[in-house]
Amino acid sequence: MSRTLYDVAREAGVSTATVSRVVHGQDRVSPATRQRVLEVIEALGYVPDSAAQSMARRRKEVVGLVAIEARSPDTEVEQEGLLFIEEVLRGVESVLSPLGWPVLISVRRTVDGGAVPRQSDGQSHQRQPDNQGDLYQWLRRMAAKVDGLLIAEGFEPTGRLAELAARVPVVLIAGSPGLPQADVVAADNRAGVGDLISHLVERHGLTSFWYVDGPPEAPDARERRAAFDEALARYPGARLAGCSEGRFAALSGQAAVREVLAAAGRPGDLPGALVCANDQMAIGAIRELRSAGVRVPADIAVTGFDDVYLGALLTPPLTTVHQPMRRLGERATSLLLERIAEPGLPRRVERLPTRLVVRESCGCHPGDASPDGSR
Amino acid sequence: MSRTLYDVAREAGVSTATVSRVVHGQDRVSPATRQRVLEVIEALGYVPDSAAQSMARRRKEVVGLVAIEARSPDTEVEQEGLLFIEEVLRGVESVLSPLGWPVLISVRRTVDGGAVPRQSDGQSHQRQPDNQGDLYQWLRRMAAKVDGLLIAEGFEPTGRLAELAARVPVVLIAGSPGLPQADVVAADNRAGVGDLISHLVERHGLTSFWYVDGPPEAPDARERRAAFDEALARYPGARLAGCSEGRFAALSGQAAVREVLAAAGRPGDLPGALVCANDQMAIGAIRELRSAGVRVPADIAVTGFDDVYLGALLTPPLTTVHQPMRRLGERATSLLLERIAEPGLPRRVERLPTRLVVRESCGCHPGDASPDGSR
DNA sequence: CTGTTAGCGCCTTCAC
DNA sequence: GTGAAGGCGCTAACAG
Repeated sequence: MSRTLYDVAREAGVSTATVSRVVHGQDRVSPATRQRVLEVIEALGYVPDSAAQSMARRRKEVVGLVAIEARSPDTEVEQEGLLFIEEVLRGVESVLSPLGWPVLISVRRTVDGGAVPRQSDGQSHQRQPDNQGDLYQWLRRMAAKVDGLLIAEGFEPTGRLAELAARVPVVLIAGSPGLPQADVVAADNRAGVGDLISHLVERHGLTSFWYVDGPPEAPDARERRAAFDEALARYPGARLAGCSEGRFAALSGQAAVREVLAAAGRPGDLPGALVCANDQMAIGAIRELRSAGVRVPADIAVTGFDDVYLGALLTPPLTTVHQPMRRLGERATSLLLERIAEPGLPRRVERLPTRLVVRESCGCHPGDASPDGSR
Repeated sequence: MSRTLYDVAREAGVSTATVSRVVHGQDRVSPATRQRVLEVIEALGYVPDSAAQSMARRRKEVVGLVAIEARSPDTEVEQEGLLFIEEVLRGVESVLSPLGWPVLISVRRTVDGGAVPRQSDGQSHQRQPDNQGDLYQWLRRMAAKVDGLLIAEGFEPTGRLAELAARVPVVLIAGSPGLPQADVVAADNRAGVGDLISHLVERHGLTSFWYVDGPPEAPDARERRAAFDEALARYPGARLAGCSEGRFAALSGQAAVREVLAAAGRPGDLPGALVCANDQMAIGAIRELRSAGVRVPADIAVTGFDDVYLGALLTPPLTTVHQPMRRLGERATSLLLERIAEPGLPRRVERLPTRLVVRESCGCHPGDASPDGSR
């Protein structure tokens, strides 16, 4: 079946060392020998076994990308738009592909609203499929297969993560800079949310806000929430009408709207704006509001965060904060490669700028003048 | 740094075999021993090295997904929608993730309009980055890292591919069933195109068609083209006004439109319909037509193939043929797993049904009665 | 139940 | 310029 270095060596009448040299284009081989070996390689269709290579040379030339994603299994908005992780993957791929390094990817999906299932104590029945196992176990197994790990979405900087980061180069994407061992690349959530709130207050005179939060485990969600509170505090007239805890999925947006509607006795009591921690939830919210007969933005403004492509196509088009997801992937990958090459590097944190994208769901009109809501 | 089986064995005062047994949850270990070993494992933070495991047990528990994709690098429609390969990946992931198997993915992007770069003879400078190397070399290297390979888009069944398929389980996604060694999962292109043409002719009385073809290397493109010719032949009044060779990217659609416009002296001479081999090109075409002041569908009908989500959001919404991309990925992965488990399996070819999706770019109106164009 | 012992396929000094 | 030989870390018989 699959040919080995030995087969080639024997066939070419040389030693395995020589074949190895030829395979790696090294110098000290006579042209004649090289030629002969190459012919045999071609004839036999020899391809070095990557596992053996990794083992002998102690590296795998593969980076891993893992993510936890909350999306509803089917019939959902999240099926349709281009989401966070896909965009990040594109960025990752674009820097790896010129090197010929593939990406090992594994995504854990959680059902909207549910938490990641855990085992009380993972050890029995180890033959069970991995999804039954512990989250951290899954991470470790991924880590064991790669030279470095990109971790996106939904991880908090626990001690276990730190432990992992101590063993293998790790870069957190959109994570919070909590670990001393792991680099971080994230969007500037604070500035983004700040710009957004400024816009809503200063431009639209809104004062009553309902916040739709992301899952508490997501550092991104926490940062945005904190930035929101902080921004609100800057405006004495502004107040928090209420808030819902979502899970970054469209369904959460819909659920939040039901809460909002229930909280407001009469339609007139609606908060001025529904500020969602990401676009998916905003999309779900708009959908739900419309089907409840509430007009957006006339009755209530709705905003998102991320700037998923789909948002521009909604009715009304979604006002949101642009996050450079593609670039997050690119930068994270670059940092990871650097760290793989030089593990001793000091920890780095990179904040990528966000940009307020004013469309219509906040109450602006297409023709409005400069949407300058930046500070 | 990273602990080995030996470290654990020594520390626990047992043999490596015992540790291995514990790690794999095997039976013949006394509870006491097991307990002790587990404690040591935990204390040392031991994680088995995957390369060593793959090597010893002769399998990697990873499947690969490779694709060649034609898309323009930036500022393009293809950045925005959820495209073929992303959808396929979701399907793949969804069947692998319960098993805990990750996916190794590598995509070769080609610039729109350009062919895949090749080397006359790949052997010098082996240290060069992979993207300089030969396409087939890239495939082989991917194959060396996985237990089985999913190959999507843009590959024709050459002898070299056959050679590869003989060494490692391969499933072709949306490929043509040309190889005796590789399974194939593909959409029923023939029926899809047939339905579409029937609709255009019977419902809209169109008789003059311009076809925008995909790249000749893509089996999918060839099948659709053949089906198109065949369908046209069924209608005596219908004729081919012209055709363009595209590369499945939006830019190709735009280019095709310029050809069409040039070919038609006056606006009145436009063909009745522009039938595109995929949605991306149709999207590019519609965009270009609009900017040229040609009305779709009033002046010319435009259709696509795939049913990318973005198509529904266009103005006008795109009439197209739905291809179950997600399911293609799922089915392909299932077949691959089966073949990995049992390499001797006979070759299988699966055709997944397509569905005509009638929207407005063909000339139908939202309120139109049953869009039944099926045969 | 537990330990011993060969490899798995390749890389890499170290001699020649 | 080329070869010999010892691992890399783990698994899987085969003995006890």
